[in-house]
Amino acid sequence: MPELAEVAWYARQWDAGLGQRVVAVRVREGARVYRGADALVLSKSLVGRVYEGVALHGKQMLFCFSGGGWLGVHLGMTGGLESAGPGGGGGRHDHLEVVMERVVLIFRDPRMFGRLIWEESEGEPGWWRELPPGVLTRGFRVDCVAEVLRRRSGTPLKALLLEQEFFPGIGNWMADEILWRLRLPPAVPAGGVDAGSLHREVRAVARGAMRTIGRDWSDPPAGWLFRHRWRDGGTCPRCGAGLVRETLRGRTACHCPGCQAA
DNA sequence: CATCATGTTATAAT
DNA sequence: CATTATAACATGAT
Repeated sequence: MPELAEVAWYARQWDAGLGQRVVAVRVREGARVYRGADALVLSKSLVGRVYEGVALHGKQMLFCFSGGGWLGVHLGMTGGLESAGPGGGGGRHDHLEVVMERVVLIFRDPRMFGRLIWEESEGEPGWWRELPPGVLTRGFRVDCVAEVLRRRSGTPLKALLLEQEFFPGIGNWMADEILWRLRLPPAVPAGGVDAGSLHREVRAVARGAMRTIGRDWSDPPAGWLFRHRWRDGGTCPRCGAGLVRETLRGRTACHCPGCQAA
């Protein structure tokens, strides 16, 4: 389920290994998550390094190890991170297990849409530095949002919100939540949307998710669409109308036909 | 057994 | 070239 806040929560799970040295590494060679990295090189190179910290950017994570070792992690659709006591890991879908001095850091991903990147360099990897401004940073500005809405005026707003190039970290449920707060249907053309409102709601939803899911995996505040959108039969927490689920651009979109009229 | 899934990307079609 | 649709990826949940 990893969107921005879920990613943040997962990253914190590896805090258990902060300051510890890598004793051994187990990798599932050939797993699809290694399509962007050499599993053997990673396993050999990581040993002996100290886990120093993690940086987050949208759905991307960058774990920093001593001596200029950078582990990039994307959780895809079903990826997750956890820490376990010594002897932990070994699960069917545990593709990377980093054995630290006192804990084992685990990356698991049943569907393997996630990916790992390993790079050794003095500074942060180039791909990391080229990421667009995060939606909760000062670089995410109203005029940039306005520019995107203008350039992509014909694109359905829902589809635009899912583009990581413009709204990094926003995923399917957050996009639906933002549209619901704006009282706009998913298919509304981006061109007619007010940039200021969109900018505000994107940040409000991201911040709210970080304060709940990102903090302790608790549900977002009562009254959010989040709690009602997952299955058929849900009702709008604002007006009580039955929620509609339909496919837009290959993804499920859930909206309230009452509040979010065309 | 059939359908669907909180993501991304390659390819085909328009 | 720009945009959109579709399939693919691999597995688990319903």
